[in-house]
Amino acid sequence: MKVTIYDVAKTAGVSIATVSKVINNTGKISEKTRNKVLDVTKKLEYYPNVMASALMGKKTKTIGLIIPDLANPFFSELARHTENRANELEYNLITCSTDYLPERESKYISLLKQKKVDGFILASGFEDLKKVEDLMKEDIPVAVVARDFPMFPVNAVAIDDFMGGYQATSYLINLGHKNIGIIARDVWSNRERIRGYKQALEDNNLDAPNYFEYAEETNIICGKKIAHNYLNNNNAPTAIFACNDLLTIGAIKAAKENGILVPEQLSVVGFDNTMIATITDPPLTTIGQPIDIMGREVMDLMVGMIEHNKQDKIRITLVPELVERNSTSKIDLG
Amino acid sequence: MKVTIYDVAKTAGVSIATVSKVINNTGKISEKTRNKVLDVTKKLEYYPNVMASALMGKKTKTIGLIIPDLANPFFSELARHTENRANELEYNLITCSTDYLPERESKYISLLKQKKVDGFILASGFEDLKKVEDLMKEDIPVAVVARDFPMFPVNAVAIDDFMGGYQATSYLINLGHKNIGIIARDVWSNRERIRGYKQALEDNNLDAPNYFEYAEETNIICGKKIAHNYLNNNNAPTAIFACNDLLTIGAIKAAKENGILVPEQLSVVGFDNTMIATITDPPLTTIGQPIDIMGREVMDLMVGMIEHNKQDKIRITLVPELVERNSTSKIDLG
DNA sequence: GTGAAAGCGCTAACAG
DNA sequence: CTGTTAGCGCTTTCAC
Repeated sequence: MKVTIYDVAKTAGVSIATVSKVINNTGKISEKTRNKVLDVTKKLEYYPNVMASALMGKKTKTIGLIIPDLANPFFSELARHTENRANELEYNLITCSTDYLPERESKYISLLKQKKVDGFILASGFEDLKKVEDLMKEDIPVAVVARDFPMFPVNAVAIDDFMGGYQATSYLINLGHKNIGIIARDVWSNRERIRGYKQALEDNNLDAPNYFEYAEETNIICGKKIAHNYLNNNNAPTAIFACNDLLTIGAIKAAKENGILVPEQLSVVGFDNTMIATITDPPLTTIGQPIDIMGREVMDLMVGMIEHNKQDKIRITLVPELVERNSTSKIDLG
Repeated sequence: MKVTIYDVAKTAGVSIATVSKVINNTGKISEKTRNKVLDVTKKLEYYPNVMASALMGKKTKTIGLIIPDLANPFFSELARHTENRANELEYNLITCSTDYLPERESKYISLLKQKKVDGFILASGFEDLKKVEDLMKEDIPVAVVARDFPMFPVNAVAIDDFMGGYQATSYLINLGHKNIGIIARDVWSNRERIRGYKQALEDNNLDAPNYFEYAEETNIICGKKIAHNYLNNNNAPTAIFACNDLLTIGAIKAAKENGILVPEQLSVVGFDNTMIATITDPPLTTIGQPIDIMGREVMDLMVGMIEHNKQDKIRITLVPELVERNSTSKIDLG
């Protein structure tokens, strides 16, 4: 049957308190007894019951990761890198996809609170910051990643989305484009990228096209739909900046369906630089996010709060980087 | 502070035993007290402590999902669909990526056992079935998905990989190809697909090429490397069947680097039909796995074992389906 | 129908 | 240094 601390204590000829102490490296124990206990521990294949110690207020070594959609490569890569770091630090992740639905966000948070996760890493784009504040009021460690910085102090890691938008647009402008469309979703990060886009346009005395619409969802279909609208406009753009790689692919598909060549007749720049950016036709010029670093940093922040009770909050802003591939070209002056 | 069962009992004017009974719908409780307790429960926002009830042998409503790599679209899609069903059934998933490393598999399993997960869903391709047997001996529910059926009874859902390999190869043969290479990894599912491939070849009195090598890893790089080797052979294939979409993309990249046109000069068929199969150039003709059904079915199997203590094991074999896109063509007789 | 009491496996004072 | 003991929050007999 399940071997408990009592079994270990008995066969080692000590009390359970002693066993507990050597397991947790607390109190003073003589080398002799420590070794004896450790031996028995091995021999009996004793593994402490996490539930029992959690009941006593100890950590569960489990963290909740709330993201919008695990099937989106950006988030699956982020989850993977976060998990990697978690594993190094002896933590496990309960990963939950919300589909950007506030109900699911709330449900998951309250569920995981019951399960006594040690903290939450929030990547979901939900705008309802009250949930985050509530968590913090309850003294539950929270860190946000790949999203906006709330108005109140919370550990966070994200990239400079404004800068990313600025980079993408400037790059297109330098290529000679003057009519640049943008495809984005109505979430914070995308709105920042739009800001960057507009700033770059303004800095170059260019106007944004008179058409614009938000994508309903973050997927290829929506990207395609919107690109179609733009392309069928009588003032069609020569370049499109799409705020993530999935949307970008949709734009390319739309171009193909209209017999428009990418990059010869239409330049397209994406955002994220996930694996899929390398496999499309043409491969995507895109703004790269350091997903691996983001995952690692946010995990480290989390563990800092949990294990070292770090109270001072910090924000880590990573810098995006333009990755040149073949979906963009100088404007065709023909 | 944290509201416990005692708080509810006190303000409802009943004993904790009564509260416990109404929460769990056990024993006989009068409508009156039941409603009173339920009211207080709402009012106080009482959420039972999962740890405490787990300590008493109740379920944790948490399942371990062990997969090779969350960043591989096949697995992230599988994880997503599994999670979706889990959510419907009020379960959470702790997802762990093993990178096909036996050490990590063992580590995760023992970690999650300590955390008292209610069961394990195993998708990792690890060959060490002893771990699975051990789990079952300890009466921990186990279900395997997207991998081989072990020699002992265990709940499982998978597709007919042999059939998939047969389909892919037959399709190529019907297109007129006689020299068909195969790219695969040395894991069970891939070996089955190879069997199907060989059978189809044999049934059509065709020989497999004299070259063959396993891919070291499941990624684009490895697929490309091997395709290069095949293509530079003096008996180069006119078609390649690659055992997953990532490998397939590698093959296409290799062809491009050799100036070989796909599908005109080289037909390529993949396996999985993940999202990426639709975005490559050309879009992939590939053997589709019903990933959504697999995720749902394995979750249902799992919950059947946990909640209804179903002892009889079943195997669900799903049928793959060829999805035609543009990476294949009739052999060029020119 | 309802409640008192005995744990589940472990940690944390507090004695010794 | 080591052991005794009192819980953590909940479930479950077993009386009443």
